Amino acid sequence: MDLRALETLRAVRTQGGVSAAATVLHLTPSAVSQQLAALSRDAGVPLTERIGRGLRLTAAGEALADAAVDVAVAVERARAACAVFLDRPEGTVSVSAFQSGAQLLLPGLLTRVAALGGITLECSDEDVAQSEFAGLTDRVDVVVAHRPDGGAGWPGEGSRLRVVPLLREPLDLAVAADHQLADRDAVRPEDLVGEEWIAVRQGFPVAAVLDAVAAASGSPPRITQRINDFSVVEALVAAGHGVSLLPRHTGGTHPGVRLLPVRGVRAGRRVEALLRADVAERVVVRRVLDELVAEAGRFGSPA
Amino acid sequence: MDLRALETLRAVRTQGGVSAAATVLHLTPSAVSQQLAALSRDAGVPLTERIGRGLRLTAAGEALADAAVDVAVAVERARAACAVFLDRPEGTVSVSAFQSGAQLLLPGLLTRVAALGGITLECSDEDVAQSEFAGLTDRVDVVVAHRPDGGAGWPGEGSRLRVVPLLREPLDLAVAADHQLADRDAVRPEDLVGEEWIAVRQGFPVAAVLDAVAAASGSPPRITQRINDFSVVEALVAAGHGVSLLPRHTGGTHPGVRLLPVRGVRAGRRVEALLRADVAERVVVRRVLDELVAEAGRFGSPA
DNA sequence: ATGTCGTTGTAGCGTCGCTTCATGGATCTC
DNA sequence: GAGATCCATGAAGCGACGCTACAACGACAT
Repeated sequence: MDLRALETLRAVRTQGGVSAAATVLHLTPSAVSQQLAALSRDAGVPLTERIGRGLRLTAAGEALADAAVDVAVAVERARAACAVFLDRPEGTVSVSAFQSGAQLLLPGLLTRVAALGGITLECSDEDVAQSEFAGLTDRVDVVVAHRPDGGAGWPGEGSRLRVVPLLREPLDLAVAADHQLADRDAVRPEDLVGEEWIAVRQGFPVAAVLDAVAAASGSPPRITQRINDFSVVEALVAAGHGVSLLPRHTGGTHPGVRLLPVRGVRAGRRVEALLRADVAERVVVRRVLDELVAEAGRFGSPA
Repeated sequence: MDLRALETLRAVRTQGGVSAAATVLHLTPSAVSQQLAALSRDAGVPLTERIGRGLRLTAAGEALADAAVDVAVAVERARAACAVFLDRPEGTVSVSAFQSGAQLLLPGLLTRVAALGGITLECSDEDVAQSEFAGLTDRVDVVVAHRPDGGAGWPGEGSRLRVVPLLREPLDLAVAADHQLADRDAVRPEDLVGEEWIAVRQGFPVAAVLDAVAAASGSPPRITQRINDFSVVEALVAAGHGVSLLPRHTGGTHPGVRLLPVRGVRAGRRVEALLRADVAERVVVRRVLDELVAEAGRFGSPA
């Protein structure tokens, strides 16, 4: 029973196919297919079954993939057991983050890790849909992800995925500096009736605030723009094209924008680090993760 | 990090050297040495150090070998996870037992396992010193071993070795059918003053009884013969060459020998099954082990 | 019906690991 | 103390395994 074949099986599960798994493993689909065949021969039971023009794991395949996680964890524990005797943790760790998270955390993280010495960091920004964050962990060691406050967790959380809370960012109202509300200390939903809204495309808990506004006004608020990049949102807000909701620590650098806390509605997002269970056992990864948590601590508690 | 290399490291530890490990792994010493070198290169720390003309594991090597046990266990769990979907457990299991244990348990075990179907048993009798039983688990799946009642446990018990109690055999006094004590229901130490003793060579708790006899008589008992094989002991006892102590269920088949319980002294041996932690995870092995425990249950409780 | 996508076979090639043989120490024996 | 022996390790050669490249097949979409 080959370790790489088990790793491959897990990739096929998380990526949902042979070709996709081959991509993240830097292999050809043929190699993946052959590994699966060999593993199935070794196990004595079929691990995959064709479904349409793709395939999916059988019950045995799922069970083996689950067990493969434990194997990978044990192997990385073994590595870590040796690394203890290494005078200094060395190696490279790859970190990815969504755009605003990268902006907020990566600069400080890089200086912190550089201060440790011996660890090289490979950073990248990955802007993907909510459901694809988990899949990134096949390509990247530490994935900085975000999800709506109170939203559902991640698939495989606990068993094959480790989730480390980094910080909770409240969503503040962003208005132009010359907006009528700009000098207030805070706002309430009823203050926002009639405003034009700039919303993000995907899964942000803007809805909670907008619902409160709707409840206060009796009519649904107007959403005029749908922009994902916060810098663009800030530019639009500053130019007076509407108001928006921005994570407190992420935006606010634009001189023409004011951020105001919204009272009476709990809205925010959670920023978390996602790691595959086996990767989380590597000592270098743990060191980087510690620094990441410390850096995030500068901006508030993870709870 | 190769699975076979980890397995090799464990074998080097338990066998105490490269050559010995190579023997049980069916490899040449050179291959073992190369695997160790590759593993050490991979780990980044030396795993072995030369000591005299042999070698021993470094602290890092010990740590890695410990972790390797967990890896092997996880791998076998993965195998077992697939085997659940196999309609019937199949495969071959190797079982070894010391002479009298084999005589007592193997016939029944073979018929029981044959009744299950699909499992082939490779039995062998291994008569080794007390300290070498654990080492046998590198060559044999299930090792039926024995140790003095109240004696020390096995090295690595719990972590890298699984110990399954099979039965506790009291030691009875064996006398010739025409001996003066032959018609008694039981004997006490003071009855045995002046007898000539036939003892076994290695580590049996005969001492407890002999000490009691010495306390009753005031002088050490005479030990005239040292014989390991119980059949030979019985033959000698039957021929009137002395008395001896025999496990209750093992001997007694010789028509010229009577077995008498010894009151006032707790003496006996424990018969246990020894398995490597990873081997114990295999489903076929578990099945065989269940049958072995059941068979042993015919001769008394393991406690 | 044709094109495309995704998986699975086949041939060829590189690489890795094992065996054989040879070398270097360290211990034991005489 | 010198030779013999045992043990571990290195170098060369060979075999096997796994990967890539290419082709074939089935399924879905247009």
